[in-house]
Amino acid sequence: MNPDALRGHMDALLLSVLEREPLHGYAIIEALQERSGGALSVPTGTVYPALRRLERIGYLSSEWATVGGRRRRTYRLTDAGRRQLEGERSAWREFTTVIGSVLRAEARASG
Amino acid sequence: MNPDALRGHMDALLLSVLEREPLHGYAIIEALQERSGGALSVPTGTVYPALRRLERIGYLSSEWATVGGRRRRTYRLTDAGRRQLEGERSAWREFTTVIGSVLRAEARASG
DNA sequence: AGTCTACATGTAGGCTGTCTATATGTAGAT
DNA sequence: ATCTACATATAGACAGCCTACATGTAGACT
Repeated sequence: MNPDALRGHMDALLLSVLEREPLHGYAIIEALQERSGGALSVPTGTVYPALRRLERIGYLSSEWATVGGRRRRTYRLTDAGRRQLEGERSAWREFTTVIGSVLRAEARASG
Repeated sequence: MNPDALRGHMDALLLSVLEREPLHGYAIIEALQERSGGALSVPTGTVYPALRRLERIGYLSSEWATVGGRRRRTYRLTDAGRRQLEGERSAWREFTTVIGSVLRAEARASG
């Protein structure tokens, strides 16, 4: 998966993965991998800064916990984050429609 | 359309628009707008450098023409460009499948 | 003559988000 | 001791899309 392709879609992925339940960074990375059938291996250097950014702009909140002697920062969707996720989903649909319409133009135009 | 979302997909758009016939930069911008139903307004500062980049790596070739007193640089797909376009199309399908599977995970999981 | 719009190409520099590489530390298995 | 898995974090590189600007022709309108 070309890293550049992820640009601008990372937020949607992270918010989506947090929709059902709060998760900490490491678990988010695993969840992304699972849900994508192994196709998404997002490095920690991408995820942790992105989570902090999303918290800073108010889509996520976080709190520390210690489980099995290890420190975790658990992120949770805020109300604004939930609304943003809806926006991200419709933006995604529009995006795929628009790009798809250009990429498939040739297949349609046969004359 | 969020500019960042286009990242890494610009090449596919440009190659796709040139599949049927050679076009010059300005016409490419118009073609993108038409085919996307008006949703894609790609600025010249994006398109012209991108076309040069694609020519540099061998996916496009170009030649100058003068039409109605105006200079045009007409771009055409090379064989490598045509192969690349096929690759871009399958990468696009994989991309939408992967991201879509993550974004739609919640809708599926109802229990 | 001057102004406006459409046509047409191009570059410099900014912005920003993703990545690589590195650092730090716990826990448990060998 | 060493390895792997778990867990978080930052610095700096990289790259591509964008804004803003520069340049020029053609034709319409005033």
